[in-house]
Amino acid sequence: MAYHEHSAAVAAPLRLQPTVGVERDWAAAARATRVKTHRLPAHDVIYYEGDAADRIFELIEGAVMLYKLLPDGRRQVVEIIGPNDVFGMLASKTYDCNAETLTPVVVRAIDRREAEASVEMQRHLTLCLLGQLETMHEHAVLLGRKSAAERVASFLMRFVPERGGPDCPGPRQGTKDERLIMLSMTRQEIADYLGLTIETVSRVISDLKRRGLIAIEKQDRILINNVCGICQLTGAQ
Amino acid sequence: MAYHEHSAAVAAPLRLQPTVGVERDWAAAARATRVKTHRLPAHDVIYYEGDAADRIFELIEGAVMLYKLLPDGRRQVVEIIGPNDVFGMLASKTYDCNAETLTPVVVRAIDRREAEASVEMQRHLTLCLLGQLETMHEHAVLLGRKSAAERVASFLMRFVPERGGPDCPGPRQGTKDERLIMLSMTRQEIADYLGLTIETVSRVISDLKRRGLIAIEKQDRILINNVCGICQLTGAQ
DNA sequence: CGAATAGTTGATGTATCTCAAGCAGGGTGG
DNA sequence: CCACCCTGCTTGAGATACATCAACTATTCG
Repeated sequence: MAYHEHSAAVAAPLRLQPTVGVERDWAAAARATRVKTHRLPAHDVIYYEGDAADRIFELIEGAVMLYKLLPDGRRQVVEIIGPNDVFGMLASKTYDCNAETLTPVVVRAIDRREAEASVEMQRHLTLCLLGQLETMHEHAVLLGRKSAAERVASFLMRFVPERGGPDCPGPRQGTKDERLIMLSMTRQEIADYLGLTIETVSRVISDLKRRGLIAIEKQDRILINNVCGICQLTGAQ
Repeated sequence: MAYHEHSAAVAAPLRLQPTVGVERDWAAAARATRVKTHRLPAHDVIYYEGDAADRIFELIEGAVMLYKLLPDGRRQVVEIIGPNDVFGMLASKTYDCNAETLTPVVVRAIDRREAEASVEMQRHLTLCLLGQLETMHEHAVLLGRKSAAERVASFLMRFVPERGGPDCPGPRQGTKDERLIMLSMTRQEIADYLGLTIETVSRVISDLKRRGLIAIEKQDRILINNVCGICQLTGAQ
């Protein structure tokens, strides 16, 4: 059973936004093939593990999580997909994960055969895959070797992509080094992404709050008071 | 400092083995571009994290591990590369991992620019990447959600690829369900791959031996007496 | 307003880590 | 050829980070 038809709902009119660089070719290629743009609400299943993988998806807007389940119900969120990322590409015939929206999203669904036929699309897909593989490497380090506090700190830093990298500009002089972020994930989803329990995630967040490093504005709206401080807790610095 | 020149040593004569399917095109493409085949001994560094990623590698024979280090020395082996796999492809300019041989290997080094220019090569690379991403998803489940015993059992099952999958044929009737495998990794490397300590890996292996599920022939030569039994300990069944 | 859902906090348990000692195999040199 | 050393592995005892279980609180939404 691929795709929740009741929620896939209104296939929104194909509205291609302006793009740049290699994106331009991709968009052109997309236009030429059988592409459908969909709007989905939050917490909606896009596909299940084991479904026939006959379509690939490009996320235009919002966030999607990919997760796997063990037979006894343990869950691991393996990837969090953001705008311009592609998901649902497989070497095999069926999806290897479940895909579920975290927020309301706009996705483009592309027929697999057509995507495979287009050279431009291949190039775009490969680029996406390379980024994802790199992210997975980083995530393996987190899951295999980091403490609970380091995992949560690393998770928070995901939302401040311009900081923490090798070319981190550091805090701007004269400004408070703060940043408001929207998690758009429940504690359970965060826990399943970080390989922790909901209670441990909660405790770490409470601790960061107590230490004044963050403030909780509204459960999943978090104000990082000190980006550098959080960054130093990731274990990577 | 890319590549240990002292060990890259003799660039062996380019010997292309017979290939099938899409592989054929790839081999032809490889022949046409600047490709160099190298033989390296076991435990040799191919590249370091941060090196300029100007070449990609195809493993012809042997095994390679990719690993990342945290500043305090914690290590995570993020991928184990086998024959026909490609590694060292990046979206960015530098390698994101260290690459080290586990066994003596034969690798083909391809100039990155040329690989990017060839459509056939792109197709091959994409296929490899898809497989690797799927493997990483599986590994994330292992690292995030499995117990030490389940991790070691899953690791052992890696060496019996025809079993444990969705189309597992089960044990052959009338034969003992056993299998001799070569780990070609030290306990430390296994531990760093599974996100455990060397002692925990050792204890789990000892326990499997005590329960008669495996026999240790020679440290890294393990006889699985009961493949089905090990498979049931992976947590995935 | 009240039920339902999501998140927090505390007390306790346990799987795995850490530290420490002993053991085994493989290679070297006397 | 055998003793010795070196390295990698195993085993034990104790510590600890995180999980589990359970109660309570906050938020959301009808």
